[in-house]
Amino acid sequence: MPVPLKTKVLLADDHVVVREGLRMVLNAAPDIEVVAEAGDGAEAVKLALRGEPNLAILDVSMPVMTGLQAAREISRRRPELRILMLSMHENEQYLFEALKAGASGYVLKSVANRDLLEACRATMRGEPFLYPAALTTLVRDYLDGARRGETVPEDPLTPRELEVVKLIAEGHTSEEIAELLVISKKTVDRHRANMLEKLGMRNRVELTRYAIRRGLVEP
Amino acid sequence: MPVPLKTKVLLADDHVVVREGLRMVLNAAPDIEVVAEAGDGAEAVKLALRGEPNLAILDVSMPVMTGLQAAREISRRRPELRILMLSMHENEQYLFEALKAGASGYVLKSVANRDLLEACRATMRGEPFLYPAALTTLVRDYLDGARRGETVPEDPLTPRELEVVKLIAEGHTSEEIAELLVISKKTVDRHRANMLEKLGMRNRVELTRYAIRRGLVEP
DNA sequence: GGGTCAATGGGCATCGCAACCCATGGTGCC
DNA sequence: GGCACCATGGGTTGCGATGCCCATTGACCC
Repeated sequence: MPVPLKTKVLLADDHVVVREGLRMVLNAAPDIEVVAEAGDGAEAVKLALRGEPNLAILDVSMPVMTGLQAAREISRRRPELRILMLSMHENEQYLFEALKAGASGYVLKSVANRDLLEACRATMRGEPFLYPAALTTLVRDYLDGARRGETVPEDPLTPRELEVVKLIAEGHTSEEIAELLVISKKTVDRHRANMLEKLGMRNRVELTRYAIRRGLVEP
Repeated sequence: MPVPLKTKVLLADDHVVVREGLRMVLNAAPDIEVVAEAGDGAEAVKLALRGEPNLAILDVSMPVMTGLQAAREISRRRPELRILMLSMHENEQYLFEALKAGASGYVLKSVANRDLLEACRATMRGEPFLYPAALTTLVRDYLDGARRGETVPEDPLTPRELEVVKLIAEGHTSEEIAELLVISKKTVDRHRANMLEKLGMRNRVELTRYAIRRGLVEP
């Protein structure tokens, strides 16, 4: 009788010890085998296109090419290859980027030993796998979105909002921004409030980090 | 003839897979043995004081209490216990903080498999161990300092202030920070005001960018 | 023509931040 | 002993930020 084929895994993370730990966890399972390892996104793409693996486990942040970029590239050029994203942080922004980039699952490193095998199996069955908090977020956003009859937009911020968040991140007060943009302080407040709502953030500090991540301002 | 005693290692990192990888690397060496593991800084301190380990390997960033805080606490209360700091990033600031906190060595996770054993042995011999770029930095700063006949005044912030600014940059309010650090909200306000004064800044947003530039938080 | 949305702006209430005042205990240095 | 610095914390006051209500205009789409 035919032995069920092992899932062949491509493991990509820039930290060797993390790869060691993950490989140990994965190879301990009888139905999973790590067949390739990459230290950056570009290498991961190259190995993925070579054809052997059927599951890519990518760390979100890697040098040369991030896990997100690599995922986009891989799912465009070899869509049958399943992708599982691995992240250090519970970050909503990354989560959506990852799903948009073609990932089927999203696992936090802090609980990787517990969830990883289950995530691999779910992914290979064609099911998505998310960590619990991500699922909660997704359901909430789905409900919000369904009520408005639309999906989560590509870039959540409008051009005007980008101008405002840039000035916020430079440390200006609402009143200063109003003067700079020649609009009312209330409108600046309105834009800020809309951005906080859209991004699920609490205050200017989080917006500041967002602006820096987006490259709108220098840290 | 007496067999040389094994170095008993306490391993502290909040990510289980990282610990798995490190433990594998360490236990593969005949002269080293992992005898305790911790998932946060507070736990690490508790286990360190229990007395069994003679080398603590601490991740710089951990929840509840960072590796730096833990190192300070450990070297204050059990100075004979050697400390090796482990970091994700080549960050000068962490390096100096770590050395000031009593660490004998500083190893990057990205090359941990290569350097870690050597770092453990050097540390147990009482020698410092730094990754090459850190050594370069250190030498350069020493030369700069020697030429001016003084040390680098580089960091105007105290350890406590660094903790506070880190939490500010993570988006926490004064009240939340007060709870996290178990001090009064007024003291948090006081620290923030002192930092704004010292750095010539106006508000939390500028402090946030400062914290990111210094590598205290991720953007 | 009706729907949606971006951009504009007003009022009001509350919260959190920032700028001042004040004081105490500990540590380290000379 | 005195001085400087750090960490602690209390009170007040004003201003900025945030949240929640409201409305109008113009562009674009079906």
